[in-house]
Amino acid sequence: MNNKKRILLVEDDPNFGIILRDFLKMNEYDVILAKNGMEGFEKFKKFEFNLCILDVMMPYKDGFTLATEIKSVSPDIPIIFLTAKSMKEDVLKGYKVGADDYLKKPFDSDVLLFKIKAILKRNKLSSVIDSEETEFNFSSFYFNSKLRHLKYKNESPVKLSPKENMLLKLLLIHINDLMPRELALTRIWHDDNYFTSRSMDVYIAKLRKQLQKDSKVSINNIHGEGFRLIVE
Amino acid sequence: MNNKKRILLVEDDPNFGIILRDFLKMNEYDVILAKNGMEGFEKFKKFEFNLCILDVMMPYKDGFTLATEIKSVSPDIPIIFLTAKSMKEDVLKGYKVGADDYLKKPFDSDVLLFKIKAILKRNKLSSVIDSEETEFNFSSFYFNSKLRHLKYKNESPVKLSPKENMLLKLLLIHINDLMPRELALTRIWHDDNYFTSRSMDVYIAKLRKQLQKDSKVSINNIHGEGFRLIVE
DNA sequence: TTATATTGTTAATGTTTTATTAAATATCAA
DNA sequence: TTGATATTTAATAAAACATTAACAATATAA
Repeated sequence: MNNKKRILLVEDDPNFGIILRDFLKMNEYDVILAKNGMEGFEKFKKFEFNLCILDVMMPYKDGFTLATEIKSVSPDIPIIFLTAKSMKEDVLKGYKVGADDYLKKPFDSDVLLFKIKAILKRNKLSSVIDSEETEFNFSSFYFNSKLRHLKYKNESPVKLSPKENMLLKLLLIHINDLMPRELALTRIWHDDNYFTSRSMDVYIAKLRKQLQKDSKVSINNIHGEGFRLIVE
Repeated sequence: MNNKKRILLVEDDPNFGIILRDFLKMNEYDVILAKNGMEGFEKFKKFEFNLCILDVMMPYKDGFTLATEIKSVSPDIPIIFLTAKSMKEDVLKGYKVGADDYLKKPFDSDVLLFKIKAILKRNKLSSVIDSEETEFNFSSFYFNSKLRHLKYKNESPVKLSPKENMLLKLLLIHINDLMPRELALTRIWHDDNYFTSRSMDVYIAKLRKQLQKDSKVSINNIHGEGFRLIVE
């Protein structure tokens, strides 16, 4: 599974933040570092993350406030707090806003790695039973995004690759409406540059090839904006 | 309806053990106290528990050894370790034997309560996919996971090894649906790395060899996701 | 209109994941 | 202990996937 797990790290001490970010990157995580609560929340909304590591003590917006905001958007995202003082109040407050764990600074980096692994593992498993829209019917197609199957009428289902699958799902979520290019790039490719954009175009072509079985279905480009999956 | 959660508490210091037991009882938990590893394991096998709280440092049998035994019987039961020293080795060892959390003595009792609550809440989810189902009929096969027998039509049953058996059972629980690779790795191998993953592939091959007797049955791979036992 | 940026499509290239068999270890009961 | 059984590791091949390159077509702005 090549999909690196994505971590949002919010830490106001730049020295420590960069060290920690690089350490996590060395351990095969994709890390986005934000240097305060404001920036942290912006980045959280822009990209998709599997885990947040938040410093508790930060100017303007502390880690708990940020956690509350984050949980209001994504209630199930796991959060680890970094706390300088291990005061009881802090720990309890952390659990109250939905912390999955907390770590007292200074902490051992291997312990952090284990905690991250344990938490991500748990989350992956519980997501198995999470109900998420996974089946779609449109025109003469039946699409199952969990099995990555696209079925046309009575033909045997065509297997979609993970990227094809995610892209089709995003298009379907926005059916007959604009699916912004940037949305797919940040959600699926977690990056937005010339090459990922070209890659996306390749996948659009692949999907078109599948969908042309049904003349009522098409993917239109909206120049400079994105794509639109049209179903008559 | 008595739906109190049941906790196994293993603590060799009788004073502390009794205090802690009573504190937990006051907070609406059913607690069984054992005063050493031996007794702890006996009681664990005898009753059913939702959570174990184990002292690490105990004579004869330490908490880690006990945890390993317990996990070999019930791989999914959550465990909290109580450790006097918060040494790195201890913490890491704890996570390796599958700890859900650890607490450094002396600890704040409210923090313990929060941890218990958080862990039980998590586990409620994953228990949904547990199954006591022991007999399965699919296509022309009869499978008994308790006896580890797989029978095709009137042929005499084939004996399955423990791993083959668990893997087939997991596949059957998810029949015609995705059985995530990671699910099998964490539930059967309790670890998720390159080698356990290769090992799992070997077992998939073994099961395929058995199941190919029936052309209506097959195990399909969903690249990067897992496997699917398909029965027409 | 013409230059520029964006999109469409196919093919090649490189990487990761899976399949399968065999050999090496480990485990367990006699 | 040994011998049978079970599991892991190794080795290699095949497959699935993603990215990049190359070139064509199209849209937009100046």
